[in-house]
Amino acid sequence: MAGPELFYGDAAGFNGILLQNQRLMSSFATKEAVGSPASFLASGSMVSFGGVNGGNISDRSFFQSVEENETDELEEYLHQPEKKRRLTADQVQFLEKSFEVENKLEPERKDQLAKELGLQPRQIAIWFQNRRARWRTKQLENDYEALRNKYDNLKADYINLVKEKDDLRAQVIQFTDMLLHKEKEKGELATSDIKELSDASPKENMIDPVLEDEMSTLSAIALKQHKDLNSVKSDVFDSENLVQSSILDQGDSSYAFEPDQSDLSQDEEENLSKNLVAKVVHDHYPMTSSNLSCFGYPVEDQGFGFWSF
DNA sequence: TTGTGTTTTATTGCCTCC
DNA sequence: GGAGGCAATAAAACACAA
Repeated sequence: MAGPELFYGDAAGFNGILLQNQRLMSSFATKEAVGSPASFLASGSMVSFGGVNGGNISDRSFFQSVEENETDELEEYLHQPEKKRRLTADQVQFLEKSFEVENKLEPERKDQLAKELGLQPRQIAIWFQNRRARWRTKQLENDYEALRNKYDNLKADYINLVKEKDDLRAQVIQFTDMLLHKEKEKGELATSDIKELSDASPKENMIDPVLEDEMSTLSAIALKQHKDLNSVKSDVFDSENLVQSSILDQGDSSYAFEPDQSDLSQDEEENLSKNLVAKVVHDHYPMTSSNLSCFGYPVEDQGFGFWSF
C-alpha cells in the first residue's frame, strides 16, 4: 500500500519554520477580513508544512498553536505519526464561499486557493471532493423530502376519493332497495286487483318470489363487497413503507395506486354479480331498468354498467 | 472521565475522459 | 496512460451525555 500522499516535512524543516513563524506571528497581530491570506495564517490550529510546490515559507499556515510549550509540542509532534488536522474556521469559510461560486475546481483555482489558504493543492482538492459528496447527500435528502410531500398529498387525495366512492355506493344501494320495495308493492297491488290479468302475464308488474330471493342474495353480496373494499384499503396503507420504497426505487409515484392482481379479480367478480343483478332486473322488470336509467345510471351506453361508479 | 455517535480529513480503487 | 472524479472506507477530531 502506498504511503500517505501528503507530505508534512521533516524535523529540520519544522524547526526552521517554527522560528520563522514566531517572527511572522507578530506581524499578523491584527486579523484581516475573511478572504485575506493573513487571516488564515494567524488563526486556528491547522498545521501544514513542507516545501510543496516550492512555496515560500510565509505562505504556510502551520503558525498556529506554537505559543507556549512549543518545545513539548514539537517533541510530541516529532514522535507521533502524521495525524489529520482540521482546517480553521476561516479557512473553511473561505472554501465554502469558493464552493458556492463554483463547486468544481480547475487547476488554476486550486493552486490559487492553496496559496491563499496556506494549504497544499491536494488538500484543496480533497476538501472540494468531500464537500461535493456532502452536497450530493443533502440534495438527496431534499429530493426525498419533496417526494414524500408529493406522496402524502396524493395519498390524501386518494383517501378522499375512496370515501366519496363509498358514499356514492351506499346511496346506490339505498336507492336500489327503495326502488325494489316500490316495485314489490306495485306487484302486490296488481295481484289482488286484477288477478286474471296477472295470470295471463305473470311476469308483468309483479315480483317473482324466486327473483326476490335472488335479489336479497345479490344484495348481501354487494354489502359484503362493500366491507371487503374497506379491508383492501387498509391493506394498501398497511404496506405504505413498501410503497414508498417502491416509489423511490422506481421514481414513479403512480405505482402506488395501480391495482394489483387480487384487486383486479375482485373487481371482475364484483362486476359479474352487478351485471347479473342488472340482467335479472332487466329481464323481469323492463320498466325498472328504464326507470333506473332515469336516476342517472346509463344502461345502454355501458351495457349493464349502471352499477359502475 | 469515558464511552459513543457524528463530522471531517484523507486514502484507495475504480471509472471516464482527453 | 495520466489526471481527475466518485463511492466506499478508515481514522482522527470533535461533541456530548452519563
